[in-house]
Amino acid sequence: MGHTMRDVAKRAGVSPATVSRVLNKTHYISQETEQRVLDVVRQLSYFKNVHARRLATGQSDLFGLVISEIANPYFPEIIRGFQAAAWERGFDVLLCNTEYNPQRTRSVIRKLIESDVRGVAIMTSSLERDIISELTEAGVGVVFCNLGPPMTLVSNVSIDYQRGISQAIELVVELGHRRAAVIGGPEDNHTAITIKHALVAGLNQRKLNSFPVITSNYRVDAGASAVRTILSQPEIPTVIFCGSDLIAMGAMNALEEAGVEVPEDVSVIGIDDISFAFLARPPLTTIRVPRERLGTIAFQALDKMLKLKRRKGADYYLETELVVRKSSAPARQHSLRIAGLNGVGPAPTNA
Amino acid sequence: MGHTMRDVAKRAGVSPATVSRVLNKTHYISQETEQRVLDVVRQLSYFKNVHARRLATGQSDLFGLVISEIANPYFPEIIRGFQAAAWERGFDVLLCNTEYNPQRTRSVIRKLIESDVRGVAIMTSSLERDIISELTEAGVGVVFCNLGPPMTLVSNVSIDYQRGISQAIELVVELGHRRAAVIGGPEDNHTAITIKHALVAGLNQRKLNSFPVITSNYRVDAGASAVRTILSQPEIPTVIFCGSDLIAMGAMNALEEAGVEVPEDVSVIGIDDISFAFLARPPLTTIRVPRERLGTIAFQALDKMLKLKRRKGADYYLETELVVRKSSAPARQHSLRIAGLNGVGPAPTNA
DNA sequence: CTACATGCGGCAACCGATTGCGAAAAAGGG
DNA sequence: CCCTTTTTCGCAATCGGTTGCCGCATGTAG
Repeated sequence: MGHTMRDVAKRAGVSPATVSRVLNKTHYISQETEQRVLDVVRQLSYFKNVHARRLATGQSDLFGLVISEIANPYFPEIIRGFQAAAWERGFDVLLCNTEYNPQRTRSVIRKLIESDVRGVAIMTSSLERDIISELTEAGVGVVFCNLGPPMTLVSNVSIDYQRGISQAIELVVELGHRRAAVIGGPEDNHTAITIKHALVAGLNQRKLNSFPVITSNYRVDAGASAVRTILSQPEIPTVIFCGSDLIAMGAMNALEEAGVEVPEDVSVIGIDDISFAFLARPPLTTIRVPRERLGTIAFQALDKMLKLKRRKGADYYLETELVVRKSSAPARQHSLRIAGLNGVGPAPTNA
Repeated sequence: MGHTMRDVAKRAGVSPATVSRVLNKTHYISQETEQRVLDVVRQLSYFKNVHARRLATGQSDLFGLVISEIANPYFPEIIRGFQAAAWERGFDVLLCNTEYNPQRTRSVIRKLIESDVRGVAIMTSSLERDIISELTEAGVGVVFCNLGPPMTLVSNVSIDYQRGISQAIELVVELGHRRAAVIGGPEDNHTAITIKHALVAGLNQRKLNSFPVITSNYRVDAGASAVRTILSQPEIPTVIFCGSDLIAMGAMNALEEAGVEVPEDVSVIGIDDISFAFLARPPLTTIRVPRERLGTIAFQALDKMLKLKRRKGADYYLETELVVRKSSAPARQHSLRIAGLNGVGPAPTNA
């Protein structure tokens, strides 16, 4: 189909080597020849074959980006940041989703290695340790989010949830809340656990004796069912901290269905600040994590590390901050009677 | 880094050719030899070099998927459908976003060609005609959404908005609405124009004398500003059709801010049924387009077409359907007085 | 026992670009 | 005008698989 470098060379009356050198600017070439080659390239609308290039140089210009699920609104900004940074430097990115499936994660990683990527950013927080070594042994750089310390060929960017969480708790205290509940993310997720710990620690410190933490997954319906569990209990919190905005939105929905008003009856606070958080009704008060920047940093971390002789990984930090919107308000003074709760019925007690 | 096929061959006491044949099952090989080779492959944890493979066979196992913007909730499901279908058949996909920039679109396509993709699905509706030929001339298959008729190497999957729109209009008529407004998508977008035409045609047919169509882009704030324009007019519609769910959500937000209640005062109907439509408050009545299926079909179209001798493209159809939720309700009987509209002030008349 | 089909597997020529080495041409010096 | 230096460019090997063609070995038939 496409023309080859030899075609160009012949038509321009030079050798293939010269064409290569012109295209890569890797050698002294006279102005005149260069122009001639460039003209022919344009005439033939010649594209160089990246696969052949890779084979010859032993370097691909690919990076991998592993996420959980494309439909999860947590990821798009990360992707965008990563991709933008990569493209800017002339690299392409292979996007892979694990669908929360370890099996699939493994095969995805394998595919990435086969593709000879230079590095991969793993933005899912649930993954098994030995996968890393498979990557590093193949010489590809790795960057994680909120995982262990950096080492050779692996960097880490940690999100400091502490700050945002502190701000949120302070806000809640100022608003006079006394009883807080926590709906956390899945237990197999490092980040979710980190957040949960920070949350309960902060809550305890401020004596907001919290209810038992409810664990959920990252789907909206999980937030809803968690809320039903909460409402079925004798005492009801005045504020609910959610492990993600998705959970929070599901929670708000369930709350409304049960006739509980947000924020008048109970405040809801999320984490992430996904793009829909401000479109929620009421607009969601949440802890923003700078996701686009996370993507950018992840790429830069890889790029930088791979340029190093010793390929020593580094650690990067990202701050979070509280974004106050309408889902948080002063605590209700009088105990809440739940209209129509009996209509909803007690939630089934699930383990 | 990784081992080569020759390493495997040597260690297994066979020729590289044999290794290749074992791995590709392309030739009779004795059970015994096959097993021996496979064992060595495992021992060395050998990965075959896809770039070399591509070079030798002249075939990559890549497909391209071009979208506008990863953060736009319209696309994730398409991506998922496409990727799933591709992976199932052992192909990888290169995801590219144009960021609504023609310049960038062009360079993205070029990159795809350079990568030797077998085919690309172009899911953005704004694009210039000559880009297609660039693709087909390079021998890569193309599939569009809602563009021209199929031809050699280019297929098309058209979304039949008609059905969903008819259902929506019927609903609105039954609910007693008389005055409808339309906030359409951007003018440079084929799909947006198609939708707009179908909408006004249907509206006129039912004598829902509609207001002048307002054109917006696909961002939420566009919906909001369009609503302000609508509210600044002497007469106010009882139902607003929006060119996308994003616009609809922006519109609902602006409506609420202006003290207009949805659906009591005005109904709002969107298009797409993005995942957040049902989390909106009120949950959005919208016309669902089967996006995951769109992605799947797009891939299958490519795959099928490329297997054909004549590489003749085909046409595929996808139905839409109305999803009734809470943002639509019976029309208000009495004319609406807008509380605090003066506070909002008349919208600036923009051309 | 010779002749021929069949099963297995090796040889070597690619695929298209890169690059070390060296040569031809142009420029500079004596 | 000859010799050295510099500029400019070509030769050919190489990257790692793939595959057409051929040869050897064993099996089967005449």
